[in-house]
Amino acid sequence: MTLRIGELSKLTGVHIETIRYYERIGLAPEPSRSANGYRRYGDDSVKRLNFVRRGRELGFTLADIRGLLRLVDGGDATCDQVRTITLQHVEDIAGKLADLGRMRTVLLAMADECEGGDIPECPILETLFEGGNH
Amino acid sequence: MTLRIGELSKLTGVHIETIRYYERIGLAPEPSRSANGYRRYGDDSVKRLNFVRRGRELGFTLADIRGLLRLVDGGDATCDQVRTITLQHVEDIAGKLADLGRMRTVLLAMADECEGGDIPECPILETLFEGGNH
DNA sequence: CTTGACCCTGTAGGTGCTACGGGGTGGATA
DNA sequence: TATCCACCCCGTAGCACCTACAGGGTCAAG
Repeated sequence: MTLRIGELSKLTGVHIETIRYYERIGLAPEPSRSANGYRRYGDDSVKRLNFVRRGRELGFTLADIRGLLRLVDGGDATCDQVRTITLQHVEDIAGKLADLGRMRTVLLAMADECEGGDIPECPILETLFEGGNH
Repeated sequence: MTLRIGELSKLTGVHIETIRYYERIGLAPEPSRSANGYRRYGDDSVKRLNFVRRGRELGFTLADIRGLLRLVDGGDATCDQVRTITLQHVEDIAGKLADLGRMRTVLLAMADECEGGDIPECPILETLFEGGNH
């Protein structure tokens, strides 16, 4: 079973340009070509690309994913290594969650002080101008 | 009171390169220059740059901040407009919080299935390869 | 024979900086 | 006076992760 890039794209939900981009940066291997120069992909490409897509959906960086794929390809992937990468990523996410939560709190507090009328003196702007130091 | 770029940087916590970058993209007005070509800033610059920095810390995009500054500069900023921008931004943040929360849940569930031993068959990798469709 | 869907390549743009290279300025020190 | 240093200038390229062209080829159907 061989696929052209558009079919691979539809099967995986990854845009054609993104597939070519992954190839360019060496994240996906260069596929074989048919006589007219079109890329030809097999089942393994679907699997690999789905792996990349799911990794991205879970917020892994392309570098993370590259590392995971190397582990898989090297055949020496141990649960421990994969788990470590995953848990590190969970920590990064926890940090972002905390940051965003703080932002939301501050923003809501600012919006709360603001009755939203037609007046030009806005407490939100004042907070931004005068508010907390770095 | 006039400041050089390094002093402005220290007062606001914004890197010198970033200040020049803001100037280049038209977010900060072009300052006057002293005889040797150095940029000279006044109090208003400190205020404005602090505004930008606080906006960034709260996750506003530079485009948002540009919009807010235009409202301020035009003198026709109403509370309502500012509040709308702010609440829109809160919604964006809520979306990101939800996304990250989902990621974390999935990642922790995966890590949980993995005992982390030395074995090569890793449930995390299997989930990434076989897991949910798009 | 033309239309249309698909494919190719290469490059530029977007976001928000950061880093680097190569050079000038101005005051203190040896 | 030489030289050192902190500071300033400018312009460009790089980072992550794509997306969007521009300008062209291929192939089957109508």
